[in-house]
Amino acid sequence: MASVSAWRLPQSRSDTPPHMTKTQISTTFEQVAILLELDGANRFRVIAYQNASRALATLEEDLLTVVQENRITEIKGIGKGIGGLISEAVLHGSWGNLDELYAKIPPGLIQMTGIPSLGPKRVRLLYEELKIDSLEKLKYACENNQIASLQGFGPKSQEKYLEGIDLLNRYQGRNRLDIGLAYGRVLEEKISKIPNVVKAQLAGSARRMRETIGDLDIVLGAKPEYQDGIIREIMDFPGIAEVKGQGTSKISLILEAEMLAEPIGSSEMDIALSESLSERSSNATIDAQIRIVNPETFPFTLAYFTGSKEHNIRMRQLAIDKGLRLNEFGLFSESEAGDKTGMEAAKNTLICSDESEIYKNLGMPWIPPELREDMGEIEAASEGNLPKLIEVGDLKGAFHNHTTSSDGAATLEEMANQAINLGWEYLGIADHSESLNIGGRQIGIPSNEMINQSIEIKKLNKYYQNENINFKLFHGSECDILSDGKLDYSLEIRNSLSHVIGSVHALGSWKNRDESTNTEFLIKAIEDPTFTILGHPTGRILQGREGFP
DNA sequence: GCCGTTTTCGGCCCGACTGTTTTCAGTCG
Ligand SMILES: Nc1nc2c(ncn2[C@H]2C[C@H](O)[C@@H](COP(=O)(O)OP(=O)(O)OP(=O)(O)O)O2)c(=O)[nH]1
Ligand SMILES: [Mg+2]
Ligand SMILES: [Zn+2]
Repeated sequence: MASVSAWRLPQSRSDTPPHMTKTQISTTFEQVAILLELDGANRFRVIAYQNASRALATLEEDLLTVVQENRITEIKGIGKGIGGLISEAVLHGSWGNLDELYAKIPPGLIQMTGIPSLGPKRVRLLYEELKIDSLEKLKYACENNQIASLQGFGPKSQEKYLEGIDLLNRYQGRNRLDIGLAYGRVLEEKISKIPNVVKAQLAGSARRMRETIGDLDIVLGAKPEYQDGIIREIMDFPGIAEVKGQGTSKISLILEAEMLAEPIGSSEMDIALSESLSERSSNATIDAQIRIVNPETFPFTLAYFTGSKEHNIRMRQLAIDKGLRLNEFGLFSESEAGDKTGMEAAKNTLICSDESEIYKNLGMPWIPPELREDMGEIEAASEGNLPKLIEVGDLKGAFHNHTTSSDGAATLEEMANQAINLGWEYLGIADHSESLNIGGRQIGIPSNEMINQSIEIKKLNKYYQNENINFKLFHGSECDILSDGKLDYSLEIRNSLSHVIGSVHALGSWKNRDESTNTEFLIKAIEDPTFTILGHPTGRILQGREGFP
């Protein structure tokens, strides 16, 4: 759920246009969509703001230029109304009537929609009828039996909200990809092992390899006669914190993360990953959706459950344009299906034995899950212009690696050996530089110790050469970009290195400057002749901290 | 609120599960 602390309209930080950035306007429209929903607005109007938010986020052109040249409504999904808002925000830094909407909806209502099965319609009712505008007030009302008697509510919903508030407090947010994947693979394997399961596969954002994973989505293929039994076996799993829903083809669970914390098989787990897993509260939960279908429809359901939602919508629209219809059961003729829906409609589906045949029937090659975000991949695939993605096997080495000389977990030699084991041809060492300290504790390598690392690397390189090992270490540094855009270390040291990765670490002054000032300082660093690579350019730490403007 | 080459009105992806429900809205995926 979006953080409520930043729930306000952005203010201009500049005297001249552009007064707002693409990101600021995009984020605002996302919030407006949520507020409109709580305000009971037409749902397609809500979607219009979501679409506009996406359109801005994916716009490559300079927004001010587009506005000044009166081309804003040429962007698909942006018309007169929203286009007017964008122009006003960019040119004047103001937001039309949106401030009224923000004033009208208490932020507590947004938090309330975080409770499972409590959505905008009912939150609005609770607010209008009982003046409930916070989780605390909702809890009090539930405990005092004030909800059940309300028109549109009942004893079950009141009960659910109370449980939901507890679950919300335990909810630790989305999982970073590595953690989510580890959990997901354990669940996938547990389900695969149930007798008569033909196939179980992790789908959703985990299969698309997104940076963070909201929940675990699993497609399960099994013959109809076994499905009930399989569902019962899953419901008997230990560690189910809550059953959000259980039907004949879909179950929604909240799982104790502990249930999935066991590493898979005997393969040794990444040290950092196992640390991350144990760092998470033992109290943590993770949601799981399991979709159960007949083995023949597996490819369609896998494609559907892999998403993204936006990609699915485009795929379905594309099918309609071709006189077909697509759902999670098949791809079939619109006219033949008529009024039928769901599995009935898909009775005479085109036979597709895997995902690539679905895409083929829609005039495209198979699209890798990593690209399925409606970010241009449908157009690229239709025109035969899909990029060839870089695979793990394509990697020959990496330049940004730390060792125990700064804050790494492994020594230089351990790092090198592991790289050789991976079949890499080189490894660039780039430990933190001198000025990096955390609360006074020295992290980076002091200037006078850089020579030691240099000697050790030369020694190892000589050894690889003598032993005819096709591997080389490069001695670099992850050099701090200081607040004035200068690079850490003396010019002499930097000149002696094979590569200098410039990174901003002490965010302090960067946070309080605007985008263009920060960019100027970054450019200054980049223009230094010793500079090679810009490290983590946004300063963001996933689920840790925001980046700088 | 946006969109359109059968369009300026009437669609906008489509389905599972629940219980607020007795024929369907809300929520979620
Ligand atoms: N056609 C269609 N498919 C949807 C819709 N919502 C979700 N899906 C499909 C695509 C999603 O990737 C998949 C799983 O839903 P999730 O809500 O878990 O989304 P996803 O896993 O992509 O992201 P997450 O990290 O879990 O937030 O279900 C929808 O509104 N329409
Ligand atoms: Mg998901
Ligand atoms: Zn760094």
